[in-house]
Amino acid sequence: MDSKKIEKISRAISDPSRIQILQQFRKRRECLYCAEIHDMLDLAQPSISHHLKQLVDADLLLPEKEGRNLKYVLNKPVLNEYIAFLSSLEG
Amino acid sequence: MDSKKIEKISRAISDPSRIQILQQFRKRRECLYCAEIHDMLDLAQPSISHHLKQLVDADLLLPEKEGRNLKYVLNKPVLNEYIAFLSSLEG
DNA sequence: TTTAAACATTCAAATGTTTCGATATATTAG
DNA sequence: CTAATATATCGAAACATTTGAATGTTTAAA
Repeated sequence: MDSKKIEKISRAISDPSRIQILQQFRKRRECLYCAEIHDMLDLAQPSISHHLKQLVDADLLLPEKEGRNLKYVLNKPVLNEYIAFLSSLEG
Repeated sequence: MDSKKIEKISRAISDPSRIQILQQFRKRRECLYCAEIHDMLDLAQPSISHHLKQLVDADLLLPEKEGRNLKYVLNKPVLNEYIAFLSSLEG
């Protein structure tokens, strides 16, 4: 994983709302629906759309269309690559 | 590790110069001198000072004064806590 | 086919970040 | 003590991010 991607992933995680979204994957290991995120974050819809875009663009979340709804799953391989990069710093 | 700290660490890592600084700890497992960072980053001295402050404030680097020089060591326990948080997302 | 629901995009305001010149502080050398 | 070196702080310019109102798009229901 190159520096540019490390930067993008880190930036994606560096926001309270986006951390809150990611934390949902601890409790529920299934997918997360856009509407559920709207319920749990006290933000306007365009803001939530923006935050989800950051996470998807960083490749941390994979979007799946389901009719007119959208659900997200955690991209574990990418998360693991990011973790591997961090571990590699320790020598 | 609480969300606020996750946010701060992520933000500290979300910059090309700061990633470059952190990557130095892969090659050399010893400490890193401020002057060495100045040599490797094509930035003015106040900018480097700023970036190092971000990393120290996020608790990723521990500063040690040595005369009029300053050296930094990687804060492995904090890095490991951050990694543990990320791992916990995978359920 | 009209209507409504779910999500995305655009735009602008507010706020935060990065960068560097100038300057300040601390430490060491002479 | 004075001069030089290493690092920090301040202030301002440039740039990026966050937020929501308004609006657009897509899909499903009636």
